[in-house]
Amino acid sequence: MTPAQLSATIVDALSTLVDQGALTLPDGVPAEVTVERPRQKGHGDYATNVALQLAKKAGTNPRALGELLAERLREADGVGDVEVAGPGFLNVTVEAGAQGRVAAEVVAAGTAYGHTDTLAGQRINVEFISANPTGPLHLGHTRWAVLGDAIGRVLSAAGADVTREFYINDRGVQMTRFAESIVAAALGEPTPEDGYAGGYVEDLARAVGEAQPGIFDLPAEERVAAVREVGYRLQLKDQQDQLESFHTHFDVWFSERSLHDGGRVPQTLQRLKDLGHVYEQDGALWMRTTDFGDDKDRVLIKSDGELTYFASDTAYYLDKRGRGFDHCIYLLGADHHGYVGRLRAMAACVGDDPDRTLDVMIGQLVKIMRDGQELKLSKRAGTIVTLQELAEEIGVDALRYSLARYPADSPLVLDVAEITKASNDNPVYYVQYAHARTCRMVENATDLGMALPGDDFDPSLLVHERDGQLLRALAEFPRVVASAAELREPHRIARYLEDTASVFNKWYDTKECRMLPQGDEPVTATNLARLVLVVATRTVFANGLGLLGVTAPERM
RNA sequence: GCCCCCGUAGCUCAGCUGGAUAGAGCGGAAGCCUUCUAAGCUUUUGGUCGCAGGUUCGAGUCCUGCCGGGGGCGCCA
Repeated sequence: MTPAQLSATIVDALSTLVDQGALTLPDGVPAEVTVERPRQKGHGDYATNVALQLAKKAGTNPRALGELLAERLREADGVGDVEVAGPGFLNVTVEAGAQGRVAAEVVAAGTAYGHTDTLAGQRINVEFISANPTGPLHLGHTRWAVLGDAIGRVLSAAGADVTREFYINDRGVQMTRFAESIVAAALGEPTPEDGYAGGYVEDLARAVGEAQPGIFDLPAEERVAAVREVGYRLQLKDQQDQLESFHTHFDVWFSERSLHDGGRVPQTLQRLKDLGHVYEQDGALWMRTTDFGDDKDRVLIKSDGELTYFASDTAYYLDKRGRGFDHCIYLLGADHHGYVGRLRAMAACVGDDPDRTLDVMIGQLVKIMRDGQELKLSKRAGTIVTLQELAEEIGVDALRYSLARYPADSPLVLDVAEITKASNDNPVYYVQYAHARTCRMVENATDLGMALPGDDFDPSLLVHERDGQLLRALAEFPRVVASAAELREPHRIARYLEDTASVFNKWYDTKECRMLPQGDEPVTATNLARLVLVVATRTVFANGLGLLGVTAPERM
């Protein structure tokens, strides 16, 4: 019995009571009720606070309602015992057979276990990283890479139709500064003011020269334009390669330039004018975002005739909506939080309800420490900590996992020594090791000729307390995934996996729960039932790690 | 000055969107390998949930104010 099934059982019991006239609920019977795993031993396998929540509406007190409901629930299929406790909690014990059946359900679902349809029908665009193509990806981008990718995976698992998108800021003065910096490096001149410094610029200068010999001998203006294009392609390719090897895949690489090539920006401006949210002042064109809660109005066309970044943003948003996305998620760093207000106001200006179509996530910054010293990441000073360096030193799995296990809005301090440790100190290896352990156990079972039972699987043989704990942990997985998707919080998956790995390891160390027969003992039905449990556990570890983009090794 | 985020064990952080006696890992202390992977398990140490009010059956969680830390407030990109 899963929490969802128990919830449905309780709803049925409430309906029965209402039908019998034993209970009156003015607002009707709730569609589902909260079922929790009690923290405290002795509070049953599951607990519900439904009596506390409904008592007032039903015109009775929680304990009386609890007793009424408990009586009905005790007769339900799969329910063992029900106790009314404390102010009116119902503590439910599930029958071993009903509990054990979860293992077979997990095995039957396989790679689909944990998937739900809670977000079915939603078309969601997840935009993340969106770095300028003027340098390598660094630590900050790395966090968004992990979170954006994991959010994409989790949303898909919850049934949404997801597109992961990278917006390339390939238009604007920074591209020219980028080109000028490469030229300066090639000619051995100092980095121009507001230019880009660092070893990677020199590497790029060399690569640009190799890609197009003679490029630095062109006349100055022509040279900058040519270097800009070659440097851009090389740098973008570098970012793309880095992300692919970091297991972060994008469905769409969207060029800001392409937005302008298609004439969509003037169309956007015209649409805004038609909607009456645009005005001219001091020679510039403004969007009246203050109509929708922004602090101040925003410029779309500067008085020198140049379009602002915000104009592109607006056109880009409309492009996404035009491509059929009903929900646009943006992952931005805390240093961009000032954009939230204007993005929301902009969506409202084009006639959308930002509460429905926009979801701007602000992630806090990451610090990384080595030997008690913070590794600084200043592009200007040329001391950037790149994604590539981090992935090489820490390992893709450990780096991804270490960043995925914290919520985006929590400021983060990572210690290189701690997350590179290949031991149980490191949660990623703890979970991976537990997975590898299940794999080895299944191999051993196969070697002994044990076959996964089908119809002859007897779930009621999984009666040990540890069996129950593990089964209940496995039964949690789908709702962990669903809440991770709904809240856009993939760290919940990681925390869940750590808890479940701990439960599994304790189960494994329990002598009474051995899966394999000892010595020459024959294989019993209990051994086979535990094999189902192990395969189910392996399935959950593999699926969960997959949602975080972390591999699930079979041996360690 | 205004806006956003954070404040929980010595350290790094969870806390299931208001539930029962606040948790995990690391660090410190002590144990457990002749049989499924010891990258594991067991025991132990450790708290004014920043402070003060409020909301209610019930607050780490919600509201208000204050204190402390980080970030942001361009016709930059």
